[in-house]
Amino acid sequence: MRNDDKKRQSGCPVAFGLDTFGDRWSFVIIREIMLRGKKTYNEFLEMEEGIATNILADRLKHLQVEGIIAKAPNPDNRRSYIYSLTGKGLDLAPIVLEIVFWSGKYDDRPFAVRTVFNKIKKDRSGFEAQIRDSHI
Amino acid sequence: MRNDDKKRQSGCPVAFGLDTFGDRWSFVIIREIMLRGKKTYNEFLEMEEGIATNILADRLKHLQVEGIIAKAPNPDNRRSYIYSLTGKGLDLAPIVLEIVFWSGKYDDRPFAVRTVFNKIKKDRSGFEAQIRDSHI
DNA sequence: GAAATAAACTTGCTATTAGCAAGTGAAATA
DNA sequence: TATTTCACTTGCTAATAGCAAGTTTATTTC
Repeated sequence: MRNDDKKRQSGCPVAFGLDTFGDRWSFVIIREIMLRGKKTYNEFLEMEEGIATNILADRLKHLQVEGIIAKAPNPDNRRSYIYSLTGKGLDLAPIVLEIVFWSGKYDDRPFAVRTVFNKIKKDRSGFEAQIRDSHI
Repeated sequence: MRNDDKKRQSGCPVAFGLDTFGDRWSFVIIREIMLRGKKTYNEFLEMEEGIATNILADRLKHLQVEGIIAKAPNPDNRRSYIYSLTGKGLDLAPIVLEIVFWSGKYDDRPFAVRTVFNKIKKDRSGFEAQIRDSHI
């Protein structure tokens, strides 16, 4: 388990944010939903970084408790569930975009996927709108 | 040690960002410098969250290696050092601001320090400029 | 100028968290 | 009916974090 459950009560907004979504795996899951359209447990397991099954289960639960994602039955398969971003989760888009931007500036490795960066660079607010539309 | 040193080579800009500054303590140190003007080892130790001495030393080293902060001798005290944000570190300001903003929207606990949020709300670019000016 | 204090760490040990492999139960497919 | 699939859980090991104490060099204090 993450060190969450009781927030640090520091009154600092940065700390509040980090307590909610600031561990690596939580944020990577948010990215998968937001930028790659992933939505089921198995789809998350397939991601490049290779998350362990127990950690994935733990983080999905955590993100639900925090109100960042919602879990709904998959209408196409009764043993599957669809995870999606809530409004609170979608509001993390500007943070994700700023991270993409910063990395676009400082990562000089040959990008396998520079697509996202270029898309945002061209039309940032259009991209944000697109994220929002595709998830409600 | 953090799981850094060899970046995951995923080509994903979000992953690149998280590999660089995405662990809790690194980000908290960046916040302390950026928003609270902290600059020495002992000042970092005093922060609310209570970081362990070895972890602090490790993260300061990590952030230097990543080029986010710089270490310089303290002209007032020969056994002390001044840590400050580099240009690369200062460019994280938009990310910090978006986190502050998101938290300002969703944290309904009584803020001890809502100052930063209100300041940004009034004049975001002014605040960014202020951060930049006070650290170069 | 010797002794105590302070700044910035390091070291050693324990506690917590992450990661892997295997297992479970219910639903779907062959 | 037997096998596979999906979303997990469980048990164990490996890695990381956290605490307390120690070290080094510089600075005060007596």
